[in-house]
Amino acid sequence: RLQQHYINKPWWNKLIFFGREDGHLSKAQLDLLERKIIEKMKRAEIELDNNTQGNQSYIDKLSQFSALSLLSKVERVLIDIANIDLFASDDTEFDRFDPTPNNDTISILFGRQHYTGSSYRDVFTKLVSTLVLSSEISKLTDLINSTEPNTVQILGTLERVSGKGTKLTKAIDSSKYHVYVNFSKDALYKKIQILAHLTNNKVTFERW
DNA sequence: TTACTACTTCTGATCTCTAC
DNA sequence: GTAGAGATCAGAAGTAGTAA
Repeated sequence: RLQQHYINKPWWNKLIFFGREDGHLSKAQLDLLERKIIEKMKRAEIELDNNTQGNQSYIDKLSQFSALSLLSKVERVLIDIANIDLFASDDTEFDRFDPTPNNDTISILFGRQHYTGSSYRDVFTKLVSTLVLSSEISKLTDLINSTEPNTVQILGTLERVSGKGTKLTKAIDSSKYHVYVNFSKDALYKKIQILAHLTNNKVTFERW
């Protein structure tokens, strides 16, 4: 499939793939998963290059449960670990993945994307990382310093360490940037509002 | 394998400094 | 005096090493 897409679909540059470690994923299960993902994408009003509905292969109930369980795990890992919500506009689906939210977690809704973390700084870091790695970074030029970040220009290309050796910044994976994170809860709240303003996004502090 | 200790890192709060 | 920026600190949490 990748070879076909490499030749026929020149527009893509990233992919997400998953499978089972033991390799036990039947044709019927693959067809079911493809069909479910297509359905979810369409419900989320995401434009698809693929015009098919997916194959209607017969699948027994046990295999169906196994496949859907795998899909649920994949989506959860994407959201919790990689911070990627494939069906961001489908709030119902998002809620189903996390029916018992942990009161210890912090979460915000930024635009159509949920960000959760174990701390205020964690959520802030995830949000900034996502923006930096997206086209939204072009809207954040006022926040970028060519050297070390500071409390105003929170993004920079160098790590910042205090005189006593305290790290005041965090490196953003897969980018050249470091983000200043040594803020109080209130300061983080305000910085997120600034990010929302600059990127024309609405932000809701769900568990803050 | 478990328990313990020491060390490092992370987090949230607070203090100091500066500009207005 | 006040607000915001910059810096520091204490406690919590996590990790690594070691002995039993």
